[in-house]
Amino acid sequence: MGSIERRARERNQTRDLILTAARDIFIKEGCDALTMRRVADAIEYTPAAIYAHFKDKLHMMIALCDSDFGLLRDAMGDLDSITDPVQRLRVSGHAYVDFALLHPHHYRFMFMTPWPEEASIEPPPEIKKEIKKGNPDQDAYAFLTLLVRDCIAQGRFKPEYTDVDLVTQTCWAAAHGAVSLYITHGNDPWCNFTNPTKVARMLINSQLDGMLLQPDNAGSAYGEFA
Amino acid sequence: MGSIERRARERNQTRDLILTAARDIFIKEGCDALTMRRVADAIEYTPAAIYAHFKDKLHMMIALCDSDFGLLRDAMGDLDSITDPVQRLRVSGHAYVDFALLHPHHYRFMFMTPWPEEASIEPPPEIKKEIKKGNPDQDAYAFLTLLVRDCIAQGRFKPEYTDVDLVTQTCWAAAHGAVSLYITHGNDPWCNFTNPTKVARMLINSQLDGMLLQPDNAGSAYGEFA
DNA sequence: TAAAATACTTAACATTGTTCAATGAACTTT
DNA sequence: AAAGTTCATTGAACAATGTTAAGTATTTTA
Repeated sequence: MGSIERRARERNQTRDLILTAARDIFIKEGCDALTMRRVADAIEYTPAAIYAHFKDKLHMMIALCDSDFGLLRDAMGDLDSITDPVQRLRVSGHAYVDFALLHPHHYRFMFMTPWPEEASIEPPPEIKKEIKKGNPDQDAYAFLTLLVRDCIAQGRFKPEYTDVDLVTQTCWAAAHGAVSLYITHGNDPWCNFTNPTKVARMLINSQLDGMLLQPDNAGSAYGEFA
Repeated sequence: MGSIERRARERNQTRDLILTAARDIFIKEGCDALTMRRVADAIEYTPAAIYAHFKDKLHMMIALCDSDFGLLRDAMGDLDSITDPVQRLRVSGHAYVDFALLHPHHYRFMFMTPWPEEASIEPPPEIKKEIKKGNPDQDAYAFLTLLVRDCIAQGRFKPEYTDVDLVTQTCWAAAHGAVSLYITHGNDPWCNFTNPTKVARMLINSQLDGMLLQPDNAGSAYGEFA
């Protein structure tokens, strides 16, 4: 009677096998190198076998990044020790950037590639509890919204910057801009894009300073330009 | 003897024919819809015929965007009337954003897609003079550098913001961030990304304000939040 | 008029994602 | 224990992609 559970366990094992092989290729060689046949070869299966575990190549990749993006939440999670909401916003931006630069392929796929409408993530029920609720990017957006809301609620921003959605998107765009620019153009010879972290921190800090009602000098205090 | 010239002219005519058909598909349906066979069908040629005019699909697309991106330079060109360097920088950023949002597919291909190393643009000599010198993105970068250099030279920025390359990349990242975020996530249901222009102007203005030694209130004066 | 160059076509090849009938092993039922 | 069922996996194909090599007219040159 317990055999049905064992079957499910085995099923998840090969599912993870697929995912691990795919992740390996993805991280080492990027999105283009990740083909169904290469994944199948790596685990000594047939390409068609993958379709018993994932509807699509797209959904395979979503499952891949989805599990890895728990790390983004973790990276942005230990902000509770920071009481000042502006500083929380600042540091969360920096954490976001650090994460993106650490996992450029993931970031490209998750935040720089358009997905079809139907690509909502619905993991198989067996492992549903392992996965954070909702899309990671959606969650990140909601999380950022809370931070921004706090800053506005405490009257830290100039009156031009009191639309929560607008400010949230602006903050996100700041972090995203530096990161994505580096990911696509970091190796172009004509712009010496030496230090993306520096650029990102500079952008986040200057933008935040520009929104503040009264400057707090926290950007330089935290030594982001080191 | 003049026939050689006529041949060259005819050759360029079909080259333009290809480019026009490709542009049509590209603008209307985006990058994925642009296949060699569809272009060939549109002009009632065979797919292979295109390879007599372009080395590659990639180079066909580069030729396409390259000619269209003269418009970006034009859009950023009439800034000479603005004497204040900070205001020039601000307005050029806005112009950049407007252009990108007007040609999202072009922008995606030019600034959000990584190209292989060898993809330097070398147009056929016949029409070389028609084309602006250098890569358009490279040119835009150089142009932006000049604007930033002016601001720094006139002592308008805080001491943290005096590295020309760094500040240039930061400014570029600000404009790019808002634009690219909207292009990939503008239609995602979970973030109500209603007005990308507003977000972009907000980001550019706040970031610029944050860098300024003394605020000039020009952002709101120009009515960017309307 | 013969030779050469040019523009294009025909027909294929390799690589991609994807599907579907068949297989065979493990499990359930009788 | 035998028969039936489920299910993970395979084998073989299909369609669409970019690309290429050989062939075919047509036009230009000698």
